[in-house]
Amino acid sequence: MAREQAPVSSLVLAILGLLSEQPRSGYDLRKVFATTAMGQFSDSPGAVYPALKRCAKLGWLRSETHNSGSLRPRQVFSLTARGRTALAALLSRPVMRRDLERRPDELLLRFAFSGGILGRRGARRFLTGYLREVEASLADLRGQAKSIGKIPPCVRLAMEHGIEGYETDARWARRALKEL
Amino acid sequence: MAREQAPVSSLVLAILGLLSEQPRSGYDLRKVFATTAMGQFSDSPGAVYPALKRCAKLGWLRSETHNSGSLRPRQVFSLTARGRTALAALLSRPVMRRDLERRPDELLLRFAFSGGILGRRGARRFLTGYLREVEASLADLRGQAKSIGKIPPCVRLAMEHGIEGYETDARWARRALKEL
DNA sequence: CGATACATGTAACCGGTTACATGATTTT
DNA sequence: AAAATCATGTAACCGGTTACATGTATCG
Repeated sequence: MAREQAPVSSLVLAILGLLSEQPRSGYDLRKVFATTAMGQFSDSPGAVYPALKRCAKLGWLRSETHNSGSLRPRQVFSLTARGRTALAALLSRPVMRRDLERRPDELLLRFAFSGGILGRRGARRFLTGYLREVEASLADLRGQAKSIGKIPPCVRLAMEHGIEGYETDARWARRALKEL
Repeated sequence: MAREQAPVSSLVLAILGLLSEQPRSGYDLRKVFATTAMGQFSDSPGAVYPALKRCAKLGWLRSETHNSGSLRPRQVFSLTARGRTALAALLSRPVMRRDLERRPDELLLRFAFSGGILGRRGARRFLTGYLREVEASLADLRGQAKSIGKIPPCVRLAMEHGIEGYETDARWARRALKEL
């Protein structure tokens, strides 16, 4: 009786993952997005604060207010039990080809958090799915590269970029599977 | 007196680039997005047809109508001179760090088309800028990886994925520079 | 004749971007 | 005292997603 999973943006996934590590305020989250390797996500208030509100409304987050007398109280958010369940469900989704092509960063984000939420088993399951899709895409790209006849050098180089990127992804996934 | 460049979506860039090669209908474009390595772009009619209309309104595209008597005339679009100029301006934009982090696919798309529109000089200029930003990001990521102390294995592996990806990008760019 | 591919479009929804607004606290 | 940083928020805009709507042409 699995409930349908509402589509969740990468930003929400990042927020849930970060809050699963420790409670943070909206501003804390924005700083993470602005200054760390998670710079792919928006640190703009117009994205972060509404996202936090949506998650709170879904019951995934609770907030604790500091300086409640102040006009600008600081709100610190943390994951609820339901939020943790929702995060686990999001992280457990099978790796789809579409994700690999359209939002590869989100996939790596899922992997980074899956260790803490799903454990080694979950992380390994992710990696096998990831490797499967990478290899499928690689085969596809190689096939296309062969079947196209004469193409301009820049187009050929761009395709080779894609192929080499997937090869690197596959090597990484195999190594990660050995390490875990 | 360079006019300000309106922000242009990746989809529009892809459309302009494809139409610079040959005239195509909206359906043709959708097929390209649905079946080739450009699958990162939306093949949904709700994205493609409005994008074509916007470009036509900007004077970047002209359309030729076949079967004009029919209720469903087929419209074939091609780049106007102004469209080609706009595309050249888009492809000439310097490579920004933000693009590398947020829309790497769009960068490669720009490179793929720059050969035909900007010539070898333009393609080489792109590659040097790309390499510069990749190396900067790489240094940044390595620094972060070092400065963080103990991190969970999955997080470390995810960071290594990023580093190895950039290393591959840099190798590719150096090779491409040699080849061009 | 039914299914599939061809072919174009609209409408509601959603969420990210940009810009603006507000005010407290800390640093120089 | 001014500037920077901390901290939260709103509103307009834009464009992609999804779903729906419509009709033709081709093939088995």
